[in-house]
Amino acid sequence: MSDNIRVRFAPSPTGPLHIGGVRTALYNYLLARKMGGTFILRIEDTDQTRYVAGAEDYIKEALEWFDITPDEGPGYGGNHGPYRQSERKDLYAEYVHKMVEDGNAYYAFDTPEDLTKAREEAKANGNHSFKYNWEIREKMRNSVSLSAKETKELLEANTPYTIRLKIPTEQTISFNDVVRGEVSFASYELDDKVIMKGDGMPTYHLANIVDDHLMEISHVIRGEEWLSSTAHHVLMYQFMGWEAPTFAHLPLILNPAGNGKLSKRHGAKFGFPVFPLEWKQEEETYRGFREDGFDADAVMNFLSLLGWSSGTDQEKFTREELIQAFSLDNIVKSGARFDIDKANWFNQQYLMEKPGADILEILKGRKNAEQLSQYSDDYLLKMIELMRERVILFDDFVDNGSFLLGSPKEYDEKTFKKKYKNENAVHFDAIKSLISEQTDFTAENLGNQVKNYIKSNELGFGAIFPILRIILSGTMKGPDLFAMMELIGKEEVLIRWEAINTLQNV
RNA sequence: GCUCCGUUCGUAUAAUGGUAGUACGCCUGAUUUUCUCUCAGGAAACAAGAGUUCGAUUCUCUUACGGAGUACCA
Repeated sequence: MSDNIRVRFAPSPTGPLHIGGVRTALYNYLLARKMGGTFILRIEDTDQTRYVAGAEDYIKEALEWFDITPDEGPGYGGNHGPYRQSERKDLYAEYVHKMVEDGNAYYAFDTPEDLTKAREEAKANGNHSFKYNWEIREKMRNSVSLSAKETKELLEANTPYTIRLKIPTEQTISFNDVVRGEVSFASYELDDKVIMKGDGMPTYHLANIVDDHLMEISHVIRGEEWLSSTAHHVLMYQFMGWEAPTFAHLPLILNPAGNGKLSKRHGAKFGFPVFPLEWKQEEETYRGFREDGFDADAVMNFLSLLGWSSGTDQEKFTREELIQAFSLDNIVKSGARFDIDKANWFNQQYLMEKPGADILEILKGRKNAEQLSQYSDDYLLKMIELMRERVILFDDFVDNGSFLLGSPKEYDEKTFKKKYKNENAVHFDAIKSLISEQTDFTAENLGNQVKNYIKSNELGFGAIFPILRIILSGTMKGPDLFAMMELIGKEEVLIRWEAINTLQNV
């Protein structure tokens, strides 16, 4: 095998890129980076009836969000193009015809109606699995069952046809999958797959092997749903006399219940995104990790561990660490369930460590941007430091810290009632005066002053602090009391102090 | 139905021919004025059976269960 590592991510632009697809792309990217190879994006758009506008752009935007931008691909350059299969249409004919000439493929003139009928007949006879294969080949209308003369006439009359692979009757087809070891299929179990459609476009199977060969792909890393058809692909490599790439079939990402592939349906059902970016069409909108407030690096780290492990106890990986640690050998065989709790935890961890300036920049591009624009960067950076250990998602900075961007909208009246004692009214007035006198308005000084007051008046912290917290933030959750005071400033503290009077009367 | 693949705490996973670690989640405690974060501790798993072996979670087989594929879709 060539030691020039070239891998490809080959999605079909039929809709938004699924998070499982992102993981496939990620593993391809990681192997390429680790081995000093090339990461290629190829758009598999041979089915023109399933083309969805915007899907290709979505795919690229998603990869770029994760910063796993392809080295080659449509719009990315590279000298193995074009990288859209629809633009390679003419390339495939040569190879199909070679297979036909060699007797490894044949013309099939069956109409879709003929096939439907054949399937129904088989079903009526109790045969659940109609297969267009060696058993039935002779009974259908194709260049195997028909004479050369008949075939020629049909072709000359422009009769619509497909080209099917002629699977040998008795041959064991086996290949070595990096993840699963040796996998083998008996050829008589395989069907004569269509490799060239009636519209002259190749099917996935043909386009896939031709392009992988022409693009000099060394490793095919794809989802397990392709394992079954790999035998067909291996056979085609044999027919063409080409060396097959190394295969690695990734375990599927399962829904949280574990009974099936994760799908867009599950996102709605379990209440989390299954797509990297939001996808909006006329009638459907799907949530995205980005819009939900996830950090791209956190999601990437989370995804990397869904079906792969470094073999060590390490969980948090920087991109560089991931590249260094990654190996096809450590890919897990069994399907992995999607666990949003773990994703949340990763995000929380990443947000705690992310530079404040980076967070601020992202926040300025999100839903609360306008509210933030009323404050200085200096102020917002301090707010971020106060909130960062208390958030999971980006928007939590503002959603959970709104009291740092204006007076509380509502108050925890229940706790106020429980903690407020009339006999302490005099002390709250005194503490207010004390605070208003301070010129050194730092958390440290304010804390010292108030604590000294409480001690010298033999009061409990529990009688005072909860009340101050509620009038300042409205809630019992939040950052250090005096750090909050320092941030919002003396004037604002004194304004909010008024709540102490209104809350008493609720 | 048929073919292929899989099966370690609830979840993600590690290791090992001599009974199992880590992380998330959960519970308890410490810290904190509170919520977090952090720290300490705890409960929790080798699908079942047979075989090989002194001994199997680890190797083999069978069963069960789960998943994928089974289109002129990818």
